[in-house]
Amino acid sequence: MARRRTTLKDVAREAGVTISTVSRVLNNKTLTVPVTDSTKERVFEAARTLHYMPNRLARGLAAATTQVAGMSFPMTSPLNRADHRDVTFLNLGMLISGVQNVFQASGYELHIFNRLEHDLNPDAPPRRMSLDFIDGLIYVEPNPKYPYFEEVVKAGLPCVLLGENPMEHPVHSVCADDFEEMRQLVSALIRKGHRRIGYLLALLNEPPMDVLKRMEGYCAAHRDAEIDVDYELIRREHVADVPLRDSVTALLSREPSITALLIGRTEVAVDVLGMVQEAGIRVPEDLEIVVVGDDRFFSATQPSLSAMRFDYLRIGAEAAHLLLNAVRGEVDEATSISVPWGFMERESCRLKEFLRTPS
Amino acid sequence: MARRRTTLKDVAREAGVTISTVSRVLNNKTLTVPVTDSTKERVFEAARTLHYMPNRLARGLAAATTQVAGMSFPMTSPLNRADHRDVTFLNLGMLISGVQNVFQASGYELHIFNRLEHDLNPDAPPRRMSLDFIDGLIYVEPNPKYPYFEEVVKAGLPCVLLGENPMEHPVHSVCADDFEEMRQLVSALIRKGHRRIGYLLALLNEPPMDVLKRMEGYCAAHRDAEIDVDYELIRREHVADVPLRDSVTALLSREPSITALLIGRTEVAVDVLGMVQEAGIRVPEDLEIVVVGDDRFFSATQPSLSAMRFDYLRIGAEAAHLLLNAVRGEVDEATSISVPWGFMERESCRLKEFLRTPS
DNA sequence: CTGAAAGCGCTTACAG
DNA sequence: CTGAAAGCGCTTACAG
Repeated sequence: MARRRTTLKDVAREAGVTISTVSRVLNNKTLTVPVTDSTKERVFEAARTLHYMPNRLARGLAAATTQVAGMSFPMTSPLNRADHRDVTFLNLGMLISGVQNVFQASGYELHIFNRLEHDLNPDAPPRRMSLDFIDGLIYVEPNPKYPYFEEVVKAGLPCVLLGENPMEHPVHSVCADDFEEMRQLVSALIRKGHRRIGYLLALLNEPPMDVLKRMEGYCAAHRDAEIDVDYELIRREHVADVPLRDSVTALLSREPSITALLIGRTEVAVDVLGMVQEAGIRVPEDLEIVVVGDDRFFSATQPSLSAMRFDYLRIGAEAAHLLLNAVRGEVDEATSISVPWGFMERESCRLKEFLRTPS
Repeated sequence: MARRRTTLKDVAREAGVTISTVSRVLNNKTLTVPVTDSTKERVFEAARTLHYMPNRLARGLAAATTQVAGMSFPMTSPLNRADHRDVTFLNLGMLISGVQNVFQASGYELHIFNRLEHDLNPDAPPRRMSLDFIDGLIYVEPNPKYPYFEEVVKAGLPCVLLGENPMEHPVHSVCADDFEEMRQLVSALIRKGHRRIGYLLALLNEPPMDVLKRMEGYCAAHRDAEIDVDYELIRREHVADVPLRDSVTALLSREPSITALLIGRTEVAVDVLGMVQEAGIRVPEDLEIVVVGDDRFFSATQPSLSAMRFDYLRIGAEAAHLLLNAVRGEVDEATSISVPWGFMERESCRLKEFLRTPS
């Protein structure tokens, strides 16, 4: 039943050589340290018949590398509510695929960690993952205040942050250049002829950096075209005491009327579309709509909603490459990579020909 | 920068004792092997000032246990489409929470593995996770034909399967008793007075076991109440050449009319509700609807949809407990645990008072 | 080309 | 109560 697992020693005995030799041929060190073809054969043969699988713990301990990389993000909400993190989940598959494709090609294995929320019990010591099992970590952290990541970085583990870096500490990171991307988007709308572009901001309690950057991009595009920004067109959605409907109504009643609308949060896009149409405004004839952030339901609305999509597959791949380089020590300073948005052209706004193709 | 990590040896030197002693007090072996309070203090003190963290690789190698358990399921689709696995994703958070709550209480760490699809390249050797890093594995596998799990079980690693066991090999498993649960549900409908209960089956290419069991449960409930089953009321949804609409139409036009409808697949529930209402049938006045499987959108439909919910939080917890017992060798034979469904009562069907409360 | 040996950082009987 | 020592299963200079 629980028969002892075959070790290097077993293989060595079977092949009539030393474990040093077995280790060498099984690890392809045979390039730097030459080995006779015949012994190589014997070793492979022995390993095969004995179903040898190296013990990764021992290997990791001796070689100081596990060939495993980690990826951490919150998969569960503090209240165990299934829908809490759905926004994250929706694109998680793409992100993981992007990462794993790269890792697999490099012989790396991916372990995923659920970063626990401690909101329920802030006094509890933060659960930590054992960093010994991994050579590096990709860290996805929507909450910039979460303290654990900084510890990980300081511990000297190669890390790549997905998103804006909220820390003092320099660290590799991959994210979109929200300023530039929004500027491009708004510029394209202006090139198409729009002069009155409403912008429904996704401001919750505190404005996160990326939203501020987008807002600046919105303004920069106007400045580029020498159009004065009407700040009344930038409406904060979901302010404490202002319901969404009021924000939308205010935006729609502003004169001269807006001809284009940017919706900054995917979750409210369908609702907003409904409110617009209830107000007797035709989309896209009277008003073109672009959502900043894509959702699988946007192709099913009436009309379907055009959206800026974050290319999670590519983001994941870039992060994985960056991490692998960091693990190999091939990159010294903290680098940050910017992945452009993609435009999902649907019925609510045709814009492709006005967008500059990325260089 | 890359300063050497502090090891047991460092702590021992600092505390003026041997590494044996340090190991003992830090691992609370002090119950079986007594240690003076004063040396205990010195050791703790030294460990604290040196920020000692045990190397888990070394510990794992020496102790033959890593205090880490794994959980594996497909998070990515073969085509990297974000929406492919959304059904899984939707409840993943609950499942993970259930597992992790239990693990955490036992000092176990959870590593999550994305089981890769090999549909894209079936010739590629299956990517395998290194079993050396984990003491046990919870395996979630929607595809009963996937061969890898059997290897894992044979390798002697303690395993718990989430779902039906498709293998010959006996293995611990946690799932719902689909036969009994469906029987209870239909019995409740019958107790409420329904005699004509439509059942839209979720049959894709091949009928999976759980759907067959549910169908038997449906029939058993009728038998219990001495009602003849009208097999025309059991419609296969989404058969190759029969569109959903036709199945629904056929179901609704069957005489005498159905007064209750079971929808077997969450994905089509909203569509079916729409078709029913287009046909001029009022829900729930003319027709009560229950979906087998819950979805976060069901509370937003008009009327909101009642549903049987799989209790993923509890399923996860049961699986974790079972795995922990298996790791400890406290459970010998393959046990399978059945977790009951829960009823989410909403507007489309009031049924709570007719359901037997679980004993 | 191959082997003997030290070492990775721990745990755990076994002595004392 | 504490220590010396063997061992977990590997890797990797260092000899030969």
